Amino acid sequence: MKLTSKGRYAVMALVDLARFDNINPVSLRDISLRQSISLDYLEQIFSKLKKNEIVKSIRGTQGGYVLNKNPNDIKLTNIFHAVDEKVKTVQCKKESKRGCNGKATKCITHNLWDELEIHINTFFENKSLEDLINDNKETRV
Amino acid sequence: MKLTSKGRYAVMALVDLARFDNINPVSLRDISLRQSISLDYLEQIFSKLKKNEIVKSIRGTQGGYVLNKNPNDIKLTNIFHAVDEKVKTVQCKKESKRGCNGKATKCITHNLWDELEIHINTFFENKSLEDLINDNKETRV
DNA sequence: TACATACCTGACTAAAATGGTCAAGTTTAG
DNA sequence: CTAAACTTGACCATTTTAGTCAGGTATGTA
Ligand code: FES
Ligand code: FES
Repeated sequence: MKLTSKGRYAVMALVDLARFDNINPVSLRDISLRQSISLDYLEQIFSKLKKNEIVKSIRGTQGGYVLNKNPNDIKLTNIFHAVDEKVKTVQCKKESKRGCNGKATKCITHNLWDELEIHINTFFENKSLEDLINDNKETRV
Repeated sequence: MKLTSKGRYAVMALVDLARFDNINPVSLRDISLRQSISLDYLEQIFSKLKKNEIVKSIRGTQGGYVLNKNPNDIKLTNIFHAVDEKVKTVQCKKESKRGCNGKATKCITHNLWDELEIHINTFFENKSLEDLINDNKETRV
């Protein structure tokens, strides 16, 4: 079970963005340099964040990205969903009545994995970008 | 973030084993058939479970595997650890002072991922094989 | 108006991880 | 003696990951 770098970078970049987003848009170039993330890769990520209305883009010189919502309204769930970082613990299709083994009933561990998925998602739902910014302020003063 | 089938199968197989482990050892062949898991793959998995003293093996005809501990003392953590299904959310080496970005300090999201890792591991530490057997009895009567 | 900056898009790919299979044993009950 | 079942290690196809590359397009500023 591991986190992919797409999800990790998305959150990193947004925390960085939120910290510097005062008046001016923040360019991916700056984020790239500060956080050591490939610029090309960041572009892919922000394209998705934009589609999901988490950020707004401003083109041209002095352009960049700005948050599209209040940091308190951006939960980790939203970010992960935007970049397709999904938590997948069950193997079967959830809608289906069939199990992961092809049988007509769910497998003997299905409920367990389902519980786990909920457990993890709860964490993501309760954590907002604002929380992260604050945590970060504390540790750096 | 997804669960690999090694971890999933390990737990599945152990629940199956625990349910049928009365007097006689349970053969992998039976587990394979009941749970639709490749026999060859199960062998790899049980080899690891054995090394970690979660099961005991009995060779020869009528042989098979038996639990090596009380189901209540086998936590998901133990099972996952045995088959190398590890939760990895931070990117950096934990012991090191350096961050995942190569810089001298931890990255701005390090604490978050660390929290997440603890959150998930807590789930695994609190869930025992016995819990799973009971859950399963309930749903099947 | 030129031009540099920065967003935008899609194709491509090397490397790693995953989810197994295959082959050749050894042990032991009956 | 033989079949059932564990044991070990090598091997491999496919998928996923984590990017790179090569073009574009929009726009503020000089
Ligand atoms: S995970 Fe849903 S049936 Fe096995
Ligand atoms: S995850 Fe530990 S420093 Fe980034």
